Amino acid sequence: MLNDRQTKLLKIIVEDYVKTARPVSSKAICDILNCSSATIRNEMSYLEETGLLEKTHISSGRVPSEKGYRYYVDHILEPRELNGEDMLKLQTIVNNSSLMLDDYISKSMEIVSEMTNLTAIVLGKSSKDNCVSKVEVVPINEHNLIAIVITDKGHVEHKNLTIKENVSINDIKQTVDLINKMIIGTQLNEVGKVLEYEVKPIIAKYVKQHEVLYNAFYTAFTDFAKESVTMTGRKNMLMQPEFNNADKIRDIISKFEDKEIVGKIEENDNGINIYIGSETEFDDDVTIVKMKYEANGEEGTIALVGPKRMEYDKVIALLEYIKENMKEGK
Amino acid sequence: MLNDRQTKLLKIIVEDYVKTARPVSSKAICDILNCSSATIRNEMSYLEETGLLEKTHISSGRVPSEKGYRYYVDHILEPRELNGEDMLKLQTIVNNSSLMLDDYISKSMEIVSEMTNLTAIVLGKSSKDNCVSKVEVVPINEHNLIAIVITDKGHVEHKNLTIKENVSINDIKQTVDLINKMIIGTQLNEVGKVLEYEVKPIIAKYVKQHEVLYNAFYTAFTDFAKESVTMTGRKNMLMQPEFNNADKIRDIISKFEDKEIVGKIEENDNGINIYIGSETEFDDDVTIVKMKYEANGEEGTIALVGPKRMEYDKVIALLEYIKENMKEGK
DNA sequence: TTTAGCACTCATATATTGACAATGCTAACA
DNA sequence: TGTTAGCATTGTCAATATATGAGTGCTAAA
Repeated sequence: MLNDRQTKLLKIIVEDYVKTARPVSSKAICDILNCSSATIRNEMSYLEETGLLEKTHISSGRVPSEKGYRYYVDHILEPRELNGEDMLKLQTIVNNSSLMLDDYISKSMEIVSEMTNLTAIVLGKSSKDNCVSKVEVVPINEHNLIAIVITDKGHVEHKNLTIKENVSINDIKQTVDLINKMIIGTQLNEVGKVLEYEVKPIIAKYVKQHEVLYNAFYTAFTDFAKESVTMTGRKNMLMQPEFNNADKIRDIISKFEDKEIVGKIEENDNGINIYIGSETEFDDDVTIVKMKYEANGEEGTIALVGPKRMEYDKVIALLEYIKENMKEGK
Repeated sequence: MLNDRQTKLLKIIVEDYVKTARPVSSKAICDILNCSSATIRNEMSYLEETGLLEKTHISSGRVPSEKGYRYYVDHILEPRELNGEDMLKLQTIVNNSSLMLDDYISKSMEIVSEMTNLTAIVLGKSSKDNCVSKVEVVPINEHNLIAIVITDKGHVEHKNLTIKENVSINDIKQTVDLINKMIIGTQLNEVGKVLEYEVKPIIAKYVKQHEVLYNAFYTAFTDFAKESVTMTGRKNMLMQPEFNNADKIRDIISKFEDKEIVGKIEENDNGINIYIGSETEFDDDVTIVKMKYEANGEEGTIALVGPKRMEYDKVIALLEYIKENMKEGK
C-alpha cells in the first residue's frame, strides 16, 4: 500500500506525463509537494521498486509503468465532471431528437474521437442471439431476388440472390412461405442448421425445383450473423508521440484491419472496462476502454483505443455521459 | 521521342526499380543492353534531361520520375497474361457460382490486394439513380418500426425509426400505403423532395397524427442515398518502403479516412484509368488504378491504391481478369 | 559512336565530443 | 527518523568528424 504522499506523487506523475508525454523529473514536483527534489527522488525510487514507475534510461525522469497506470485507474483516479466545452459539443447530438440510437452513438463517438485523439470503435450489436421474426423475398427480375430477414430486435439483413434456372414464381412463393413458417423464432446463428435439418426435407416434399431453391436460400441465409465494426479517428490516435515510428504504426494498422482482434475487445462484463498495455493483445503502448450499453432493448459495445498515456478521467466521463443520455428516450 | 535503345532502357529501369525499390545503376544494365556502363550513362543522362528519369542524389543511380512512369504506362508497358499461380488463386472465387456479384468483387479484390500489396477499394455502386420499387414497414414493438426501401436495381436500405407518441397502427398502415403509392419509381436522391411536396399534403388530409408520422418517415428516408466505400489491405500497401516514415503513413491514413478524397477517385471515364503521383490528390508517391465495371445492369467502381512504384502490367492484367469473369453470368 | 579511366560527390555508417538533464548516494541537519 | 544540500555519475541528444563505397560525369582515346 502507498502512503498519502506516495499516492499523491503517483497521481501527479501520471497526470503530468499524460499531459506532456515527457518523463517527469523530481525537480518539477518539489513545488507541488513542498519538499526538495531529493525527497521526491527517494519516494520515486520506492515507487519504482514497487513497480509503479519506470525510467526510460538510467538518468531520466520517471514514467508510469503499466502497473502504475493500473494502480492509478483502480485506486487513485477520481471521477470527474465533463467540462463545459466538451459537454456543449456533445449536446448538439444529444438534443437532436430525430436521431435514432445508432446514429446518436456513432455521431457521439466521432466527436469523442476528435476531442480525445483516440480511435472510436462501435461494435455492431451482437446479432447472434437475435431471433428471426420475419422473412421477405422480393423479386427484382427474372433471375434475381432479394431475401430480407428481420429480427426481433430490429436488425435487418438482406442479400441478393440469383437463381439461374427457370423456376416458377409459385415455387418460390411456396418455398418462402415454408421457410417463413419454420424459421421464425430461430436464432440467427442457428438458421443454417434449421434450414438443413428441418426445412430441407419439407421443401423437398412440396416444391418441385427444391434443389435449386434450397441452395440459393441456404447460401443467402447462412452468413447473416456477421458482426459489424466501425471505426473512426484512427488518424487521431496515430498522431500521438508514442506512435511516431513507422513500424509501430504499421503494426497498429494491421491490428485494426484484423476484425478478429477488434472483436475480442468485446467479451467482458458490463459497465466500463479498461485494458492497459499487455492486457490488450494490441500493443504494450495501447489502452482500450470499452463500454457495453443497453437502451430500448438494444445492446451494443463502444470502445476507445489509444495510447495508454490517456486522460482516463476524461474518457470515463465522456463514455458515462453518452450512456446516460442514450437512456433518455432515444 | 525515344529511340529504340532509350525505350528499352527506360523499360528496364522502371521494371527493375519496381522490383527492387533501389535506384538502378548504369553498371547493372550493361549486361542486358550489351554495352558499357559509360554508354548507358550517356543515355541515362539524356533520359534525365527529358524528365523521364531522376536521381535521388547527385551520385545515385536513376529512378523513374512521375513523367517516366507516365511514359512507361502510356507507351511502353505491354499487356501481359496473368501468370498461372495468380489465376489459380482467383479461380476459386470465379468458379464459386453461388457468389453474388457484390461478393465476387469484394472477395476478388481482397485476394488482389494480397497478391499485389496494394490497397483495394470497392466503391459502392452509386445508388443515387436507383428508383424506389417497394417500401416496407415492419413493426418491432410499440414505438419502433423498421422502414425498408428496395430499389429497382436490387439495393436494400433500411432504417429503424422510433415514434414516441402513441400512434394507432391503422394510421401507420395508412401512411405507409400512401407513401408506397406515391414514391415508387422515384429516384433515391429525390425521395426527400417528393415526400415534402407531394406526400406531406396528402398525408395531412387522410391521417390523423400526420405530423409525427411524417417527421419520422422523413428523417428515415432522406439519408438513404449514401455511397458506401470499403477498403481492404491498407496495411499491405503501407509495408512498402516508400512509406517507411511515420509522418507519411499518418498522412496516407488520414487521406484514407477522408471518404471525400476516396470518392473523388470515381469521377472519370470508362475502362482502366491510372493516376500517378501528383495526379492523385493523395501523395506524390501514390498511384491509383481504377476501373468501372458494368454487369447485369449493375455498375460500380473498383480501385487499387499503392506506391507509384507498382507492377502496372500485373495490376492491369488482374483487373481485366476480374472484369471479364464478372460478365459470365454472375 | 563507344569505351576505359579517373576525379568527384553524396549517402551511410560509425565514432567522438560537449552540453544537459536527471539520478543516486552520502553526509549533514532538524 | 525523515529531510535536504551537494556532488559524482550516467545516459540522451545534437553536432561534428571520419571512413567507405557506390555511382556519376567528363575526357581522351579507340
